[in-house]
Amino acid sequence: MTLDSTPVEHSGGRRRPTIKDVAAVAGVSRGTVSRVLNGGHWVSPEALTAVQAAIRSTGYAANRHARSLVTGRANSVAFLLTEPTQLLFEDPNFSVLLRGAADALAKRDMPLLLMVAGTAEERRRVTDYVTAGHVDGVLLISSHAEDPVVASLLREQVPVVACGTPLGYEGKVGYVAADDIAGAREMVRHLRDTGRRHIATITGPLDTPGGVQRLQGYRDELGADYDEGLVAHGDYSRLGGQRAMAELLAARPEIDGVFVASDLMAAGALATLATHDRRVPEDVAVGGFDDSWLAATLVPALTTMRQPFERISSEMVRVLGEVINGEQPATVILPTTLVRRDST
Amino acid sequence: MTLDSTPVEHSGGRRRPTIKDVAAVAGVSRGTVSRVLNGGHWVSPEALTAVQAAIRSTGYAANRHARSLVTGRANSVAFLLTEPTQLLFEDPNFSVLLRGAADALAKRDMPLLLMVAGTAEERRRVTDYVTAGHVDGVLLISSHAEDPVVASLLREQVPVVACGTPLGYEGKVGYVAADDIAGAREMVRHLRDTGRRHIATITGPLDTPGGVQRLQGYRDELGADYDEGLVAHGDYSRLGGQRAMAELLAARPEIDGVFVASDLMAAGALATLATHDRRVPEDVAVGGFDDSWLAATLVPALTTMRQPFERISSEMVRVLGEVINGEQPATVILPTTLVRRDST
DNA sequence: AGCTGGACTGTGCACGTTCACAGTGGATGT
DNA sequence: ACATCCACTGTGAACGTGCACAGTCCAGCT
Repeated sequence: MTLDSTPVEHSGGRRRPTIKDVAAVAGVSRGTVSRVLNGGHWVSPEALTAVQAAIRSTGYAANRHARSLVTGRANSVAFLLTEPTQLLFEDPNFSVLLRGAADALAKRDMPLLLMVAGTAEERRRVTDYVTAGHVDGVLLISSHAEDPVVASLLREQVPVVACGTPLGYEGKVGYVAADDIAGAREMVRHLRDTGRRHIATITGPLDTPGGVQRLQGYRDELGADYDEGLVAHGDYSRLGGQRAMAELLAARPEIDGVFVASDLMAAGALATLATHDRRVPEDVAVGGFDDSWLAATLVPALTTMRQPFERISSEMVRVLGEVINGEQPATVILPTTLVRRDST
Repeated sequence: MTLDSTPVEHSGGRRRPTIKDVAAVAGVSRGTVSRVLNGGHWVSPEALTAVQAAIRSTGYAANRHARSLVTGRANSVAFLLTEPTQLLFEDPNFSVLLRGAADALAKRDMPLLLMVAGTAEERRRVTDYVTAGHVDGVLLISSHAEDPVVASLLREQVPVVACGTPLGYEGKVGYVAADDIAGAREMVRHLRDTGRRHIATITGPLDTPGGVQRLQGYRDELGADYDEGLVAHGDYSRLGGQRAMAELLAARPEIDGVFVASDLMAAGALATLATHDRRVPEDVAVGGFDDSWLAATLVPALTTMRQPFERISSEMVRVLGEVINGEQPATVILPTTLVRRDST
């Protein structure tokens, strides 16, 4: 309730307490306070409690800028999106991944910086920012092959962990991914187990890991039965799934099962099947991939391969932490699980 | 594997160029370089070009930590989510808002820090971080009334701009919102114009601005025809819309129009209408609110009130900038527009 | 008693920047 | 001729930390 004419000071009006203030209150030196802050080793029990009390009474919070200046570490991480904007909006997986990463980082007391590098201008800005050392590392959401952003980051030796196999940079960059091949195989096996004989697939774009690897799993599982005519290509959008399904039905009306490489495309496929009066699952069984929240709300509810997105994001954060500490980038492949609902 | 004796140098191995290096190359002093960096006033043309050339040749990028340390400004902004996690996943609007905010901030060369304050633990962490001055301001996505986070931020005099009327804090906090009341009125008027006589509504939660204000618009427009029995309440989820529509149909089978306070709930309402064999729009006209990407993909495509999300986010950033500069928080109300599709 | 080493504490410097201030030199006014 | 002003430039002092180093105290050993 103080009404003074002094200039607007954010956050309480008074100067923020520094390590020096804490030291004065606790009756010790700055060095001791600093030691308490960073682990508390080589500090006497009395000094420790005195400092802790002083921190509470002063409401001290370390100035991260000063700390970063001297340590050379930003203590923050970028979440970098190099996808065209459309996908971020439509694809529910991004939100889940983002949320999971923010959570995992919060536990390490690190903020997450969201950066988007769609246009050339944005790419320049982002690489400038990142290579200037303002973040310690990058969580990369970039599925398209030969991404130029990856090249720049690699050149500048910025710690990077990708989500999904980084096509064109395998072995150069650590990544965390679901087991696309095994997952696709399991879904195809499941469709076969329900008696389907003419199983088609709608793939993702073939310059994305999910596109090539889920197709490979489909192919591997069918073996000699693989038939190129049963393969249609989508772009991970609902509309793309719709179109691909229409193509398949036109070319091969005998189809009685479809493995669709994403739930969103599966939603489109279901719409097409409905307008073509094919009952699901009676006439055609449909299997998706992702298990996004979408899957359960579709009619009929979609059978799909669950990707463990929460684990993916937390593993990405863990691996990135290792890379930042100078360890070799690891590769983590996580298992998918079949979630059976009403569409098969 | 803690820090070892050979510290790993990211980004090229060599020391990053400082303002001093630039000064040396340009043959001027640090002060002059600094002046060039901050606007270039009181700098001779020759010095200016020399410094610019030196910046390019050295690949200099200012160290934001050092700058923040001395200026006391973080040059970054938090995007704070206080909603339960479920909504972030389902509601496509969040992604759009987030993306828009990141874009608008990028133009000011400011990174966006994503923070989530769902649990008490997260709330504590976030308020600590923010009040420690590590961001200059907060873009607040918090629709529920009496949000405790808002109280803490206000107490600490942190610059805040909310999205939507901050119930319980009107007048204390600046905000940007779509004109919910006028939008609701227009939709109801539109339903009436198409000849509907028994127009129901499905509201959002009544502790959110969209919940109360869209209901108020509905009520205002109907005037004497307002009938409490035609009001059902949802929670902005698809399932909630589904349930509310079922209630309405059971209680008032004569309903021939519904104004649903969000597209996601409208999706649920459409599902219920389909299972009850009511044709849309022949038997019942359905109007939504938001115009998220969902609206166009529903069957039938949804008539809805478009919220200008891109403008909302960019206005939020603009107003927050003003508040940070010490100006009084402004209130911005943006118009909505009717997007007519197939459901009316 | 003197030496050694371990546990703890304090001090000064460095990090890279901005800002206030003190110059500098030339043009202009008296 | 001298003061004044203007346009520009350089310098030193912060900002708040962490870290290396030096110093103190005390116990245990020779």
